[in-house]
Amino acid sequence: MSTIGTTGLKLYNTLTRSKDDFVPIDPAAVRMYVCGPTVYDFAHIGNARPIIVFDVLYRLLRHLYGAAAVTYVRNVTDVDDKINKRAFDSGITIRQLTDGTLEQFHKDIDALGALRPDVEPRATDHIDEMRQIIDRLVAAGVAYVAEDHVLFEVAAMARLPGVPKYGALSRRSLDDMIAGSRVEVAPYKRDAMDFVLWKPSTEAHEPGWPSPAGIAQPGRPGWHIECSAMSWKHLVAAFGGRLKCEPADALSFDIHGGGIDLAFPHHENENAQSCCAFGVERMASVWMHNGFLQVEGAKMSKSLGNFTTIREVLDEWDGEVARLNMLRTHYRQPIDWTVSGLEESARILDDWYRAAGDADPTTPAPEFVEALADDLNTAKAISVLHELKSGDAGVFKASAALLGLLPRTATARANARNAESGVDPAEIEALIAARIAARTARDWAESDRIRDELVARGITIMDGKDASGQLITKWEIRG
RNA sequence: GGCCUCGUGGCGGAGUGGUUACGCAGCGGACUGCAAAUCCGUGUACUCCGGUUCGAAUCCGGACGAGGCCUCCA
Repeated sequence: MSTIGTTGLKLYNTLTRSKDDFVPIDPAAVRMYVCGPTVYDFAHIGNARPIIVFDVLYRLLRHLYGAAAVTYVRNVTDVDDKINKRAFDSGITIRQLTDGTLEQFHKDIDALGALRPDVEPRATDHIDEMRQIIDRLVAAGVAYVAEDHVLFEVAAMARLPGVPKYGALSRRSLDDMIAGSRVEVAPYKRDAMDFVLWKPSTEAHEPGWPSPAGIAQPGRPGWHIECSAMSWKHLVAAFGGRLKCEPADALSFDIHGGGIDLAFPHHENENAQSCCAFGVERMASVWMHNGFLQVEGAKMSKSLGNFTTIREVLDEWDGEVARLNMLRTHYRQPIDWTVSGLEESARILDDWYRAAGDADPTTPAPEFVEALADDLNTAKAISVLHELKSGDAGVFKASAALLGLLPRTATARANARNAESGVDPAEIEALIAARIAARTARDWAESDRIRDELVARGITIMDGKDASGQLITKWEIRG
């Protein structure tokens, strides 16, 4: 199935609205940027989706191109009005607030089995780069200063040669946007569609940095500029002169990902900023967007009381169960996040661990990689896994590993589970020995009594006979 | 109001212009002292209405329904 000259990887590109062969700008330096969390509070289960989805893509890219050839950048937004307000209200600095929230975020996504990105840049560490880009945009004539703000002038973009049309990514025409516009028109904007690159900090709770564009008043960045700055620094400038490609292509990178809600306005505006600042046709070649998640059939919202944090899910479920549950649906489809779904995922995982045992991973199955390479068809890949389950355990495990699943041995998992549950293995073994004695004595009442007790304690027992015909009973805790 | 995505069996969820998805649950069988675990087998489907076609669940149009964006929300 592989196409000559490529690895066979196809990805759906929001920019072209089609599933295209993935052709890296330089296969020796595959570069991906994903919009990460705004760290002001516990991350919710919807935030976990892009983390898991792009983690699978990261693993797949490393498999296809070699680990050393792939660079994954996922930013941390550590300055915005919610952060500013919450930090001020708590009497701490935004850095103190965001450090604490970021630590919690890392705990959450580590439990979900996500690899750390190669670079995890923070917005507040890149104010210089933001200023540079803003100054470039002013110089290019697509940004203007008004009342200590710097605004991107959307209409001016059309006058700049070699850059895309505004709206090309999200497929919106300026006319449509203006017609259905609910944008608040600030008096200092030349046009309602213009968006903020930089704004002045005047209130006590607003952190400030030296402003660009000759503005004396300290200020802070608008929402979109940080991604233009950080992707440029870590995926473009960091590779300056090292890429084997056309010079114009060296100013963009391969994959830009995030939630579907970010397509507009966030990614549209990032794209506009980066393209205009560097005079390029596109900021990234492939734009990928994951679908949304509902909880028990309803939109997740604080007013409905179904705002589920990752933390709450992890209190009840193994992170690996949550991960499998997420990957059972194709990333562009909506997911209905339900308890019954998690229960089914847990059953599947128990089954898989039993099949995988303590085998070491070897090489993933070609048909499995092929399924994943088809626009990250994890649902198909999981069905392949069901087939591989009864085959070679090493191949099964290596395949699952591309999804970030089955990272442990069955023994290690069972031990961890026993420790968590507070069950004393010696006590269970004693009960099982007593039951075998009762069975040998044909004392069925006693044997059944012990069995019922074990089941009541959440133990699954598996009766059998050893090679010499002796009764043996294995047991485990299922979850 | 404008733009976009989606609608598959009890449930989850792929795929394809004509042949079994797969998984979970259910049911039947094997195994068992009886169970459990495991293995084998098995039923039910493509929202509705038109159109294109030898043939559509798969392509086109419409209806209905669900969700998203246009509000710094993944």
